[in-house]
Parts: sequence; structure tokens; C-alpha cells
Amino acid sequence: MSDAWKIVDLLLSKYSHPKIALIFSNPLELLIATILSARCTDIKVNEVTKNLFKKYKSAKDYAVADIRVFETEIKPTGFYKNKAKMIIECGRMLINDFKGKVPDTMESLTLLPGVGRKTANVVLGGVFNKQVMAVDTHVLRVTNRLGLANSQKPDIVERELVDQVPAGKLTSFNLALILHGRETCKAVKPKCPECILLKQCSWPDKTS
DNA sequence: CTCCCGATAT
DNA sequence: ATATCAGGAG
Repeated sequence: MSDAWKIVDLLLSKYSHPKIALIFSNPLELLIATILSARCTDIKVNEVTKNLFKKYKSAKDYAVADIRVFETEIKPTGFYKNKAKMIIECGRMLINDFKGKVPDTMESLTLLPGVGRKTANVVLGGVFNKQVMAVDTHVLRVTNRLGLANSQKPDIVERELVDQVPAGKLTSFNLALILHGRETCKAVKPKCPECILLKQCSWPDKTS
């Protein structure tokens, strides 16, 4: 696939310096925001965290939180009972096993409840300046349509992309893919006619 | 594989 | 009515 570099360049020229849509000001805030973002729009997460982060400023604040209160505070993000339980346990584990600080390795991050490979990669790329590919629903859909990936399994797709994309551009390409997935290569009614990758795309869109 | 959860778009 | 939304756990 020599198309990969071309696609990377085209997308990065459109989204020159892509940023994470989640609002945060430190590693802990990004970790919590990313856990909350599971199957939820970033807009709703930002609404919730705007108030949440005023109250919860350290791992200990989450560790000692009242679960009932916390559930209502994060309710709009959905799956709130699971997320509340996981985030509070996450705070406890950060205190007990990581001296209250968010770890900066994949192995440690994925030990935390509610943190899978995708969430860990968001944190690694977002605040620890690592070159990573966090495969979420957008990345999965867009790269499969483009022919850059051929799998519905996120960890397989992650490896396929890491193998094809220039190492130094992984994180920015990751964010550009998400923006492209949200604005153009949408799950429902994609805007193929206005897509800058139309020529490199192998996806036969007969619907629109 | 199912479940967790509810708002929004079509 | 149905699909989808920065997924992860059991």
C-alpha cells in the first residue's frame, strides 16, 4: 500500500495541527475524560467535565467519591453506573499502585479499570508525547473504507496502521482520521462527493 | 458474545 | 423504529 503516505499527507494538509476534542489540563483529566467518552460524543463529555473537574482535582478525590453522587454527575455520558464504578476504582488504584500519578506506559495504563488499549493510547499520545494510534470507531471505519486496514478488530488495525504510517506522524494522523470521520467520512450518510481522498479510496459508496 | 445507557439523527 | 456515538468488562 504505497497509497498510505499519500493519504497521510493529504489528510494532514487539510487538518494541519489536529487537536484532541476533549477538554483537559493535565494527565488525570485526560484519563477521566477519555474513560467517560466511551460510546459518547466528546461534546457531551466536555459539558460534564467542565463541572466535574472543578470538584475532582486529584486521584484521591475520585477514590473517596460517593458513588451515588458521582453517578448523577456523569450521567449524561451514558453507561454511568459502570463508568462511576470504574473511575472511583481507578482513583483508588492510582493512589495505591502509582503514587497518585497517571502512569505513562501501555502496560500500566491498561491495568486500570475502564482503561483499554484505545483509552491508553489517547493518554499516551495526548499528554506523554508518544507516537501512537488509538483505534476508535472512527479510525476503524475510515481506514477500512480507505483500504488502509482490513479488519474489524482494533488491535489488528492498530498494527496495520503502525506498519504503514511514518512513525513521526502517527499521533497527528490519528487525530486527523477522527476529524475526517466526524465531518466527512461519517458512519451514516458520508459526504463522499466532497472528500479529498475520493481518488485514493477503495470504498464503493452506492448510497449517496 | 452480551451488557451497560441515553440522546440525537435519519 | 433503527443506527450511532473518542469502548471496556465479564
